Amino acid sequence: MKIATWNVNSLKVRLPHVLDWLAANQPDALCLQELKMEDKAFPLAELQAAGYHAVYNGQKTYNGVAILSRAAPTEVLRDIPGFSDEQKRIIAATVDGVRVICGYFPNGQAVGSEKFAYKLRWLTALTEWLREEMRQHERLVLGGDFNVAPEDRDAHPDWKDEIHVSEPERAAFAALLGLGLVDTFRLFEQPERSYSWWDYRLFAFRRNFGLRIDHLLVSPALTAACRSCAVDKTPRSLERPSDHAPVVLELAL
DNA sequence: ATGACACGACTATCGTGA
Repeated sequence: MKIATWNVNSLKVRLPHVLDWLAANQPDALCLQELKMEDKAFPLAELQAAGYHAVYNGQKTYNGVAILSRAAPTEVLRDIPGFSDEQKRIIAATVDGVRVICGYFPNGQAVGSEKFAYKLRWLTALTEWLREEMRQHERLVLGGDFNVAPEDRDAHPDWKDEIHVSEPERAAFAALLGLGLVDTFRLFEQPERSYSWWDYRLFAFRRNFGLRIDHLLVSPALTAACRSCAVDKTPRSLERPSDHAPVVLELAL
């Protein structure tokens, strides 16, 4: 089973890239973030024609998440239960017996800002909900744009800003690991300076000035089944790319 | 020190992203 995550930075603009990538990679499930569209604009027909089911939780201009899958998704859930939030950042569905949770974590803007406080509140709510979700679903994958680079090696040495690498954000990421979730990328040998996002400005991709902030975490019951996890940098070189690259996890399921 | 680039929004600059 192949599960991937990709922040597409507007599904309207990126749909051709997504369709090409699906055809080339044939994932069983793909988590998408930053759709930046309302549900009524979701390109369901095009994705169905490509052989995929889709469930989505969209909003105008900002945020928006979706799960595409070969098999029909069941037990679809939108938003973190009990957490009052206008922003559409979570969708969950069960695919082939695996609970897939797709998240677009808040950016946080600047350490100490109101948006930063929201980011930490959101992370706390997510963690508490996941604790319960993991009780009900032994096989669980949490994929998405976490907007946190968990360790120093996950940020370019010249990344001077505090946001995405601050102690409170990393503590919140560690709390997810504390639930038993495993960062599958680190189960395998990886190239030096592996990142999943590069700024559009200043030739950042060419210079590999990036951050590893897109992750695929699995529950303990799935850890032994992991066969590979890698960043696919290919789409980042296309015309009008997303600033994020897909991350792909292969499971022996 | 600031901005750079991309996207969407009541098309004209601006909020937001990371």
